[in-house]
Amino acid sequence: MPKHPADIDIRERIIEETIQLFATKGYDGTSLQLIADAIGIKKSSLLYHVSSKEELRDQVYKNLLSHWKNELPQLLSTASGEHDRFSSVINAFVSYFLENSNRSKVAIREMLDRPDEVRKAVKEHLGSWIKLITDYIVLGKKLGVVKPDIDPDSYIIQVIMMVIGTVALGSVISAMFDNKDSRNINPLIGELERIARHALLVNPTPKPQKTGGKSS
Amino acid sequence: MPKHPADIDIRERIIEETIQLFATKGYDGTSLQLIADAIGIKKSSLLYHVSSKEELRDQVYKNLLSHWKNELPQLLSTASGEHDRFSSVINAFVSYFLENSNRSKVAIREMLDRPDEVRKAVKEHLGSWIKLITDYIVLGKKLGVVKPDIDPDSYIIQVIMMVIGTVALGSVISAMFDNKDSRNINPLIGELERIARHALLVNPTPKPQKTGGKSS
DNA sequence: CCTACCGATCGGTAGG
DNA sequence: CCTACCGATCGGTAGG
Repeated sequence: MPKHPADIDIRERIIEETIQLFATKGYDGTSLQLIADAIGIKKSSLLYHVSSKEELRDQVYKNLLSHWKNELPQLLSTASGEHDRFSSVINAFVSYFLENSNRSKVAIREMLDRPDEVRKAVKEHLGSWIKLITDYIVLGKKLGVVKPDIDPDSYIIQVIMMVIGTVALGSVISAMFDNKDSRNINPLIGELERIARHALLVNPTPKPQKTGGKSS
Repeated sequence: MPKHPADIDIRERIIEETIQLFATKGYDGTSLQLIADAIGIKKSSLLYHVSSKEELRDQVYKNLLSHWKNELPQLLSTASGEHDRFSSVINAFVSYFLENSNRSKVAIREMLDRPDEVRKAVKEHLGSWIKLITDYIVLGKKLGVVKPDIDPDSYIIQVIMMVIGTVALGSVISAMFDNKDSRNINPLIGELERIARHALLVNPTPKPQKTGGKSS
């Protein structure tokens, strides 16, 4: 028997509110009562849909992981030109998390709360497509456009670290510089891209107007 | 009246066990009962020393912040040569967090749980000495040893992001590459240093054997 | 989706 | 540092 539209709707609402609350208050800091209140139903009604808090958590993370698995491989192929392939991959990656900062927050929280479970899930679901990037970097190394002393695997991890760190914690940590209006993480994103580019490419700042440059 | 040695001892034990538990389970996931059990006393006895869970948290973070304020300025002056000044600052910074991964874990957890409070504390206590690094980078820029397109503030934040991220989450996120034995974050540290160097310096890999190099 | 309820645990207090 | 206890809230169930 297919689900009623209302059933799908309420399940989506539950997941949505739960992600929001898990991101800001964490799993242990979020009671079922709090989630029920955010939706506007009674706690016992919430438990009719999810059966337990643990199952709710599982569904939240399954939802998030499926986003990764569906969107990320596709955005990785959104790469355009030769030099811009790098920029577009980074930008797409950043955009994905920037779109909703809850994604990186819950990811970090989960890594801290349940490292073993996340390790397993990450290995199982994300290992294969990230291999593609590694191979691409290794290829660039052989072609001489990528710096020879790079460690591709570690490089990718460090870039991921900067991305999720910036989106989740950037507005807090950038408060160290009181002169700027904090909360605006745009400068951080720009510098992150610059760092990633300079650490990867032999010629990080190409000058197209130089003689012999490919004009097309 | 001065504190008894036993008083100091028990307070240190309380802080120590609490940091450990806050790091692995978070504030909301750590009950006073759990802390008391770890120390080996009753919960009410714990409450004789700390009066409330909130006060316990404040003391834990005050303890951690004082470590920062005392050790970091001193390790920043541990810089040695001209080119190695960079490496030694980075290394000292990494070592500080690597020494006890709980430090970066609780830092990240606190940033997620109470962003406003951390923003205030960070601005108040860490803003001044981090200014020193910024100035140093700006100077290097004028001297032409630092890349001209760098954003010093954002650069420092991104390096911090990589450091605390690597120490706190590195063993989890590096599980994406199943070929390597995870948990060993040494390659991550090495690559982090390389990234930071290449993104900062005009000449990231000096060749001392070249003519005219300072041999001493 | 609700009312009514459960035992367990929460942070915290009284009193010694 | 302990025993004994408190009201409030936790995740979850019964029954409709």
